[in-house]
Amino acid sequence: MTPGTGGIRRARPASRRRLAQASSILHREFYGRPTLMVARDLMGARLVRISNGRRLAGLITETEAYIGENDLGCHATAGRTKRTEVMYGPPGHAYVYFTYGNHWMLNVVTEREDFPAAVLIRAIQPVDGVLIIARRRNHRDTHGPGKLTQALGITSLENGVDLTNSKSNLWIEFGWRVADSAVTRGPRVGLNTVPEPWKSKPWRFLIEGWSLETAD
DNA sequence: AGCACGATTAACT
DNA sequence: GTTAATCGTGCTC
Repeated sequence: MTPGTGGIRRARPASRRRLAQASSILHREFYGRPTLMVARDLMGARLVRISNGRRLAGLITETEAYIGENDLGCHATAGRTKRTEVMYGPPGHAYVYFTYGNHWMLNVVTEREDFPAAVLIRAIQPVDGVLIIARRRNHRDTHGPGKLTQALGITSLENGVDLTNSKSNLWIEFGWRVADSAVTRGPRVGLNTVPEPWKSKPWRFLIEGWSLETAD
């Protein structure tokens, strides 16, 4: 902006520090635990995305656990491939994959290195940048794994990024503590051709009162 | 090199 | 309730 033009002053980009409440970013130790525990504890956590210098965030309201090569619903049942490689890496990284020819899915890698497991983030409730999110979603909701990635602008570019610091423009912070009485469990969604017992494992978690339109 | 399918969504009837 | 959209991945040939 040249002086004296009387133009509109563009807001100074917010500092990284302001965008990230640094102390509240979930550490690698949070992710390096049993996957079901991580999936449960992500209820109410804040998923944060920096997009064009703007902070977008939503409270996580629904997750699913995918645990190891023996879990026939988990991509890692195919073994260590180019696609599943991230799941074999250290916890706290993003595993992003594409499905149905249209949609990106965001997972967080859990457990110890070399044990392939992850938690699929299935729904968020927007809390920061809600106008931007609403516009990206054409004013439709963000309850659905493909919907929230669209809302936050998450694609294969985010596959493998470290979620435990603010450098990647994608991370998760402590959010609301959700009581056990408010957490519902059920079978995972969309595993139509997956055999039992994996198909019916109650490894889906959701906050009661949210995402109910997709509850079983 | 070709093929079947999918951790889904939106727009239909 | 039904279905098209749309393409990366892993498997088969």
